[in-house]
Amino acid sequence: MPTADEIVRAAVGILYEQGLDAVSMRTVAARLGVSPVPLYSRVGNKEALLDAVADTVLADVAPAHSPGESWQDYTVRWASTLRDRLTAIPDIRRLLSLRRSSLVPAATALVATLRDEGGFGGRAAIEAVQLLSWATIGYAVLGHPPDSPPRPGPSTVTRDQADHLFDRHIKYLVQGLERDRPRTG
Amino acid sequence: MPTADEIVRAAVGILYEQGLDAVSMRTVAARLGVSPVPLYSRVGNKEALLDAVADTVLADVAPAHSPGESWQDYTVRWASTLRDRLTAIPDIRRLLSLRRSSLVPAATALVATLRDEGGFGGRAAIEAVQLLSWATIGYAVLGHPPDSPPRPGPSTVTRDQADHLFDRHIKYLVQGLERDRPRTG
DNA sequence: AACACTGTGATTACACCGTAATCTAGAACG
DNA sequence: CGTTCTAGATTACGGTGTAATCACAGTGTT
Repeated sequence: MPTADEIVRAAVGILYEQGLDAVSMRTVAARLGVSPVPLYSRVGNKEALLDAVADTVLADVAPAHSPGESWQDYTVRWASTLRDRLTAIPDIRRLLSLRRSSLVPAATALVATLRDEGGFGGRAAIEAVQLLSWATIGYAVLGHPPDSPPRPGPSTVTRDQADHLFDRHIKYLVQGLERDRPRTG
Repeated sequence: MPTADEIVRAAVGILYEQGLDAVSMRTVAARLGVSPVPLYSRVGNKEALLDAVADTVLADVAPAHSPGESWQDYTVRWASTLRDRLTAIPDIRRLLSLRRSSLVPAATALVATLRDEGGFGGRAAIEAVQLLSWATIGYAVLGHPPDSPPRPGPSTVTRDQADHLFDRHIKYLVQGLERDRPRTG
């Protein structure tokens, strides 16, 4: 009875309400009032289900470009908004590290802006966005450690410190991109 | 009979030979010719075991500073060597994303070099290394996707492209650090 | 209308997991 | 020797993903 979409939505609901560990084929099926069997014919197996969950949850994480906003400003805002929204997803570390999920939808707006407003060539714009994506995801993943007892040592970083480091990181990348930018306009 | 060290070494062995999924309390115990019971009194539980495995596997991943090497050159070499060694560890994505593991040992050599040779203050050196660590781990984690069927879309990046992006990324960070460096020497 | 077929989902089952409880055998000590 | 304590093996419990079996509803055919 349930469609693939309903199954994925049920899984996303459990993810948000009870975390990734609570997402099992049985719990998802139970939420739909069904046995686990139909899930396998609709979504394949658990791996495919989590892929679809990651794709769903990563849709629309990136902000749109505002008119009049410079490409530099938009890039900084894109990165910090993306990071904020990623860290708001429960267990994003494990979800992203488990799955080879696509940030392509999030990236397209920035690629277009860099090409249209920043004077980047198509290839250069894509490379720039890959650079920025990896940096942003790195912070979302690493700057958002799992809820576990703190370990000894100076590796623990407060939220403020992480924010500061992230801003510097993105700033350095934007400066580097600006300097290397092959002007095509 | 087995010591905590032997247990961790057995787990690391299974990790390298058969991957992270093969590491269970039962398989580790079996490799030691023992029941799972003693593991709990030695290492606590599976979470603690994987923490110890991560710490073991992350020991000595960073290269040492060579005499006469500039801090810029060493930083670039540190980052790329670290990335190479991290990606050589099976299932490093899931291992790192699951555990809040410490890269402090890997970082200390670079901190010392930046402070002693680069003229960075103690605080600035630590910040710089955090910046570089997160970038490097981000690439190790994201640029080394799990062995799963390729997904559609332009998100797939070849190894050469990832190398190129990583080099640019680190170069931009080094340039930024150099420019912002508060000269104290 | 009656029957066979086809596909869907529930039930059951299997092999595994982490780990707690119980049992057992051996060492230490009076 | 008898007792006690302890460490590890066995067993057990509740969970997992998923394959196999089975029941049943819908559909096409005669």
